[in-house]
Amino acid sequence: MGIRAQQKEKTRRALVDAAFSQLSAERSFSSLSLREVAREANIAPTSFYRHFKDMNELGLTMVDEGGLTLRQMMRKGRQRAEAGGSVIRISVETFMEVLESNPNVFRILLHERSGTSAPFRGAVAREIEHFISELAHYTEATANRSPELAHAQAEALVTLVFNAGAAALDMKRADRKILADRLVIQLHMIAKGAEVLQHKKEQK
Amino acid sequence: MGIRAQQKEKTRRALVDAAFSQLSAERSFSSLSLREVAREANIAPTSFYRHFKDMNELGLTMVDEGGLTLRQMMRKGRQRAEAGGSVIRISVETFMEVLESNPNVFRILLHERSGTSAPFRGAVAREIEHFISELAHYTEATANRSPELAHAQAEALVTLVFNAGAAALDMKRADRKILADRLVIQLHMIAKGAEVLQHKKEQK
DNA sequence: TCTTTGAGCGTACATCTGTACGCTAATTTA
DNA sequence: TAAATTAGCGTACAGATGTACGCTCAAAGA
Repeated sequence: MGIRAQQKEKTRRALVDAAFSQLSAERSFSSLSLREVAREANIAPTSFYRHFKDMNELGLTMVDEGGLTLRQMMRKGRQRAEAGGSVIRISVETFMEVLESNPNVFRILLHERSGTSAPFRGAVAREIEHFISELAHYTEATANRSPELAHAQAEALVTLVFNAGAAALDMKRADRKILADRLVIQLHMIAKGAEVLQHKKEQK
Repeated sequence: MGIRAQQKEKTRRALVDAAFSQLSAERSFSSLSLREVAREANIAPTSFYRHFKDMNELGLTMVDEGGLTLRQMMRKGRQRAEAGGSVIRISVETFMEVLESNPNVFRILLHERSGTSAPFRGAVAREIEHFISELAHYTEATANRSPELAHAQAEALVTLVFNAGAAALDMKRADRKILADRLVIQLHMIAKGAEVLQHKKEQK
């Protein structure tokens, strides 16, 4: 890669990082202005356009990175689960760790999931859908669920996990622990309940 | 009430209604400007201040109205449930009906629940917390759950219902039906699972 | 009846926004 | 080496925003 392309990539990175760094509980992506991001990245407002068509394009890039983080998380969780122990508890622990080390990556996912931009909502929904269907396949295989039940179960699990994640984002560690424990109980409820429903179905 | 106070109330109402009417899938409360709302209500921008200190105060008023809608919904659901039938199915049906006839009231609740304003988040959280604890007491009494389990169960139920509500807001009726059916299955999972966990607890 | 109050208006201003345009200077290509 | 490309900059502008200030005139109160 030439010097020129290298420098360009570096600036692009600076823009993305600047945008991520400005996210917080009080600041959503859609409230950021192009000029603010450019300022934080130390470039002129007009130079922004050398890298992104507009703020939306930047945002979608960030959502993509969020999806990547999700997939990496899933891999990490699987690795740990293979070593044995409660799959549910290990998954929640992994999730909370990843959440803690990438708060702003989650912020944009959690916020734009119910945001006002259809492209954003679509992009986030796709990422979460991947997540759900991968989990559904796993459950289908290991717990012998019917496809529909496995999907409903996976969706419920993911919904609870993500919601808890949103709540956890701005909690102190002690409160987060309480929340995680309750989440584990709720996930167990779903797992047990799905099992019961599956048995009922098979009896018919 | 004097003529004067009456007219004032009318204008205040016009402001609240104007704000509600501008909400949509593409437009959140925080993206509304004071001037836009005033324009829609047919008053001068500066007259806005005769009614609200700022947009935040207007927003909190709207959240309060949302809470009221929630409580009315709960009453409606209880009435219907007394007539017999599956409590879960009836509750979901009631929820979906109320959602359909007050989409924008739900929009502000669903959006600001994960929004960027702490006061808003707090206000919404309180409304939902009421909802959860009332449901928890009901479950504690009728299904004989321990308080903690009842609360965890109620929280999970409400989380799933609200999430489904957010998704349903912008769906056609047919898709909404599919979603509602799956939601009912998921709620059953939780109910069954909670039952199992309760039995386990009692055996110890 | 006369005085006080206050809802609503119009004007005005500073601030911020996105972005069009043309330039510079360094890298890349021929 | 000469020509072409392009990342980044500075200037400039139109439009929108929140809100300060002072006015009007109808209703409320004395």
